[in-house]
Amino acid sequence: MPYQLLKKNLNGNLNLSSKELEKISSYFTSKEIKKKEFLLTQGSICKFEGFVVQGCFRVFSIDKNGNDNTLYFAAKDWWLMDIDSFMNQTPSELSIEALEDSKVLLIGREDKQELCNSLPIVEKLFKIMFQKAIVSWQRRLIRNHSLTAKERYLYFIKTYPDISLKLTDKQIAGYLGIRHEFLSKIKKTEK
Amino acid sequence: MPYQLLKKNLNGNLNLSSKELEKISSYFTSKEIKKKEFLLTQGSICKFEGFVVQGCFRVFSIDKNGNDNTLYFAAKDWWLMDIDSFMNQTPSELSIEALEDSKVLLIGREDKQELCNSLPIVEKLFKIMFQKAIVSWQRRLIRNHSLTAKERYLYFIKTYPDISLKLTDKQIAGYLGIRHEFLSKIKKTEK
DNA sequence: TTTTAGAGTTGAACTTGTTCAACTTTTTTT
DNA sequence: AAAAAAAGTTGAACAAGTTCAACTCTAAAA
Repeated sequence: MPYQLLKKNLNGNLNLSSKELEKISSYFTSKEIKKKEFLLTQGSICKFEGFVVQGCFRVFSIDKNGNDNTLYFAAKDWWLMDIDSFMNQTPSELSIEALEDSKVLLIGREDKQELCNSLPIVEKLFKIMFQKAIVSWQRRLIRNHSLTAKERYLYFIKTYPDISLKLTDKQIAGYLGIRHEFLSKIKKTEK
Repeated sequence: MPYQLLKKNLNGNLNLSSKELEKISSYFTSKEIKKKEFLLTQGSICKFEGFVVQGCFRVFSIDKNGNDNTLYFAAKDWWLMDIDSFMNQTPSELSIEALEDSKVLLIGREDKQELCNSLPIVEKLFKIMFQKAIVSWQRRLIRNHSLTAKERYLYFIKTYPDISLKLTDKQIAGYLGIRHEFLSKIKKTEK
């Protein structure tokens, strides 16, 4: 069942034969993470790429001033990793925390390389996934520049209604780039 | 010489044989663009991926309120495209404008596909380029959330001193996500 | 079940950034 | 070289978002 979700996700990016899907999935191992546990800690090296099967995660980084910046949340059917750290095996600038008991499928670096070598279409598959990711990062930047905090909040809960329900307002504020006190004030004026 | 720059850029992402570099470059065609001309107009379909050999471009989008959001500037040695429009052949949300007389190397969609098919390592090459792009978009988002406008401005001119010189303050303000009047006030207090 | 820690709310004072309008300076066009 | 069009500056009034502190309301731990 978890592998079924992965296959569906992969197939949504690039049409693959069931044999290819089978082979790709076989490289992933399942892992369960309890609420509040970390899948990755800032400063350590990211050894996996992960796909969320169940639960919810928060990907964030803490800067020198102690500010907690949430890059994104990842619930079921989302991918999860510190690309930079995984790619270059450098200390991660990001942390990944489970917000509830969760389940992920992980692929390690060597395994991914081996998979890419033996099945070249995987390279293309990830290329497409990364392309889509860039588009959404660009759009988020534009929204951050052109919308007010309130508009960004309304966009967020409308676009990710399921994820919003799992989050505290503090977490949402961290994602929007505002203080949680201000989010509280925003919500008062809502509708 | 322009192709030399392209080869060097490609090789910086992934080690390639000179034969591979030769083949890849051969798919690109050179194009000159005069200052103020557009390489891509919002609403039209992006038919190329471009590499800047000379000059400088601004990649931006105008939202419904008429706000001009600059996504990035691309000078010599930068890549240039609307990924979403190029990938899906949908109307572009972005415009690309030459800020000075410029020269680019372009590869069309079909050509790129053909190239990828005949030389699979190209898929990997672009995958790596896209990965790097994601990392820099993520970092920019974090900076936008954790730095003040002044800090972002100082970071920008320090990180891209060459590009900054080519830009007006209005253009820089558009990139930083602030009004140009405010940038003017920031600069007064600078040092 | 009680305690405790964390999440959410509110107000007042404050800082950052915007708006608009008038003006000066620089660049481009004729 | 003059005229026109942009780019940059400044000030005053304003709006958006922050800070801090006090408080209330959960939710989780003991």
